[in-house]
Amino acid sequence: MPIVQREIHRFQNFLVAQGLKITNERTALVREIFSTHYHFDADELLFKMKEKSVKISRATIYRTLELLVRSGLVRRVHLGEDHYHYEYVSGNSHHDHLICTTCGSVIEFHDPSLEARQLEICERKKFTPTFHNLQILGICDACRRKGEQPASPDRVQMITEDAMQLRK
Amino acid sequence: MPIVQREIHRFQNFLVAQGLKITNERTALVREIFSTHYHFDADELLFKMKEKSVKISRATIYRTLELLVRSGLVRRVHLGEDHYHYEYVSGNSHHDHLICTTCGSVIEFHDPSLEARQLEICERKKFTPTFHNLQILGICDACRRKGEQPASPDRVQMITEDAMQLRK
DNA sequence: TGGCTATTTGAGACTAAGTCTCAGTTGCAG
DNA sequence: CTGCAACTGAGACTTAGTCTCAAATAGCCA
Ligand SMILES: [Mn+2]
Ligand SMILES: [Mn+2]
Ligand SMILES: [Zn+2]
Ligand SMILES: [Zn+2]
Repeated sequence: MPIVQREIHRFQNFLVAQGLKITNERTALVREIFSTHYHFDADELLFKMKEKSVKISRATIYRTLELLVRSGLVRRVHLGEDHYHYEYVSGNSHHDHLICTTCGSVIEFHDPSLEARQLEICERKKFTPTFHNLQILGICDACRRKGEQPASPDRVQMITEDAMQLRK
Repeated sequence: MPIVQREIHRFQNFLVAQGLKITNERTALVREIFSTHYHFDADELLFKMKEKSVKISRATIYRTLELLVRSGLVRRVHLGEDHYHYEYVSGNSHHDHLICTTCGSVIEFHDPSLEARQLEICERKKFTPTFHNLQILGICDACRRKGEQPASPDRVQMITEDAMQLRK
């Protein structure tokens, strides 16, 4: 069975287990999300569905994203912009993000020793962590070679948004 | 000279250096910010100034906060809520945050070996970091003793907001 | 000590992202 | 099939923040 189908099934199992219904809208959305899996935001999703002439309202997009997050199949993340992004997380693999403030590109990484160190800090502070959120902003290799200079932190947000616009 | 006065001077130097003006509104705001220094948001600041019957508009609050961030005296941070928080950073001391999803309390920490590990990761990915943002969400010691259970990640945002409301 | 002018301010319109409401529709258990 | 709880879409609403523009003011210069 192709991966997309399997993940759709997982989501449907979740729905049934919660006493929720399997609707055409939900299935169309998760098919889209699981097939293109990368970082996206609600507006992009709305737009893509419109492109494919699948009629789905903004309210349903947001409501389904919430369900997907609850089901554990999708994660909601900050990527240095003023709105949330979402990402399909196959097999629970946690990772954090390097975000280029010039071109908007996102590099994923997972570093067990970084995670371990975080746990040590929590232990020292008698804090029981549930999850965390780490973004490192800066300049990617490609942009650095092109001679881009690091932005000062205050300008980063603005620039990142410009970069994201450009990518579209 | 008291610390507050010295920091006010620093900000005023910044203004003059940038060809900007030292106004009553700006001085009143930075006095407030530098004297109570902890995490706050724009609305809290607006409210505090109203309490003290210092008339300052929302626009000016946001505009002055932007200047403070540009000057390096104040940092804008995410604390797991849907809006920004700000904090007065005396002497450039970088730190990250542990945030209790039950009571909303914030624990600051600085860990050189964690920072070093982040730099190693960037190096490996040929990424030139400018700054980063790390929040660890979970349960603080006090709340854990009271028998609070960790929230599932999806509920954390909502709960954190409730906790923040309660604190006010 | 004014006067001049670029900068700043405040009121409120506007925007972006997301939530909520409610009337009409649909999935699905019995 | 039928009934009804769950769901959807349209659009009103909210929140956080930005923008506009006319009136006010800081501070340079005579
Ligand atoms: Mn990712
Ligand atoms: Mn802090
Ligand atoms: Zn780049
Ligand atoms: Zn707590």
